Amino acid sequence: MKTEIQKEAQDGVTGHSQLTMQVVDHVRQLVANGELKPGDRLPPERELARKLKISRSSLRAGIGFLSAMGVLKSRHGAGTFVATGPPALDSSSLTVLGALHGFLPWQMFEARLVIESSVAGLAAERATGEHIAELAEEVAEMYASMDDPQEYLIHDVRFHRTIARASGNPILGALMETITASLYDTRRMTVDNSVDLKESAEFHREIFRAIRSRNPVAAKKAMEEHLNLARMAQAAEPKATPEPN
Amino acid sequence: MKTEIQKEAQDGVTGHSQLTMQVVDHVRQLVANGELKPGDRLPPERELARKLKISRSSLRAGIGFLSAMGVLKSRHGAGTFVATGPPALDSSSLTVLGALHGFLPWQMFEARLVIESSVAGLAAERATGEHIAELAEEVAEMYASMDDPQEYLIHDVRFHRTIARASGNPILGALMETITASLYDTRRMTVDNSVDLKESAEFHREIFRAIRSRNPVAAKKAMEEHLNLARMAQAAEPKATPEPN
DNA sequence: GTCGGGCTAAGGTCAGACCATAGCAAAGCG
DNA sequence: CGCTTTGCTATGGTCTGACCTTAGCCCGAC
Repeated sequence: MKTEIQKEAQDGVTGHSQLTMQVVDHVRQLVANGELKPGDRLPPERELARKLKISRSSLRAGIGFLSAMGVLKSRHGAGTFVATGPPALDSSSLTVLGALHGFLPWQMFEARLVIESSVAGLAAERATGEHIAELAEEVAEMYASMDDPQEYLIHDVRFHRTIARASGNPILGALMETITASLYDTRRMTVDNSVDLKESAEFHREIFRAIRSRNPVAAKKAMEEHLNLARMAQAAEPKATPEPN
Repeated sequence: MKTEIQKEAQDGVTGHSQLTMQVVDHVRQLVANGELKPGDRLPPERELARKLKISRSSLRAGIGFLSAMGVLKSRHGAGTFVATGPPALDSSSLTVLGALHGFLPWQMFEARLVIESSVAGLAAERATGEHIAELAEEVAEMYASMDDPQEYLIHDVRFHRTIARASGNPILGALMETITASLYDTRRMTVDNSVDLKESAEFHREIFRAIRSRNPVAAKKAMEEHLNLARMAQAAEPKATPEPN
């Protein structure tokens, strides 16, 4: 006889059907065995369904699940592909959750700040020489492309992703990706103009120096200042909020 | 002409079909309008599909998406329900992502430590009197149920969730829930025995006192120590896999 | 050589049937 | 009367097969 208080805990059931999980498991195996790498295309649905001895609809349920968490991406007419880039949940995940539970922009920023500053601190402790070289390169590229916001943005993103990799914790990296993706989703990029790229580059350089000198506290603090500045710059940008409800 | 480097960024497409998103939007509206609250049951699939003028399969795709991120839970034969409790992604999300990208247990713990200690710090700054009273209650209950691990565990979870609420940042709370759920998924509960509940209660009391006295640094540090202890206790537990069914 | 049409493959949607489970209600038994 | 058992019904889960829509390619016409 089960205890009665477990309603808050769980019934032991994940909530997803067996077949869906069978698909998930199969894909997981394919990836684990190296038969499927990021960017690769899955077999066609009809074929894969036949191989797994399940109907196409059930297969699609599994594919939908994996798409929802950003592992797969389907392109109509072309095929279904394994997601590239760093691991992350689907960009709409947090957006939808936010819409349902009323997440506020400042909370998103705070979450990003918490995670990314910790990640910077870890990176300062664990970055390899290779990581540091990469960071140096990206900083240099930033300085070199201060007149091209689009190009600058690319190196900005790469800089942050490299730090995530250097932190040695892919989970925190995934969470970071998810949050930033959701932020991009809500407010379109922050580099359009209005931001002083030179100042931004200086901040990145400071973060880089802290990581290179293995100073976690300084790295964390520098990242916090950088993101706080970015937050304020964006908050001061009035032209992008059509609905101030 | 699009730049060529954007393959890493995104194609502007979320990757999910229109109809799926229509369902998501509809449910979002229902929740936003208060017509649907956590714990409520959705209309039957057949009926809802008719109302939305889409086929049942398409509706199910949307429901599957929302289930994947923990917003809905379907129970065979009973119905589909809005998830209760704090917002969180589906427990299997991180588990699957982890299986695909090779997340390690210590990385999970580290992520939890980073987030939850920050959350504790925020809670120390923002907790209301009500929150503090709730925390006091849970701590008391912990001391009162040190001979009943099951009961103890309930108050343990509630304690951490209350801190998350007190932090005023539901996003960090959601991430925390997701990670802890994933940890529970991998290794079954840590309170079975082997853990000194009295010692554990002392740690919780220390965290509580730091929050009550509005000391973010102490709260953060206390939480870090608590989780580090829990991690070591679990790592030293060799008898894992009790039921190899 | 270039442009356009059409063919093929692949994902997206639809319709209807049937299966499996949960929950209740009525019937049957003590 | 109260408990058990049986069976109905509502609801999610799965299957089948058809058709639509899009992407990409090939090939013929100009």
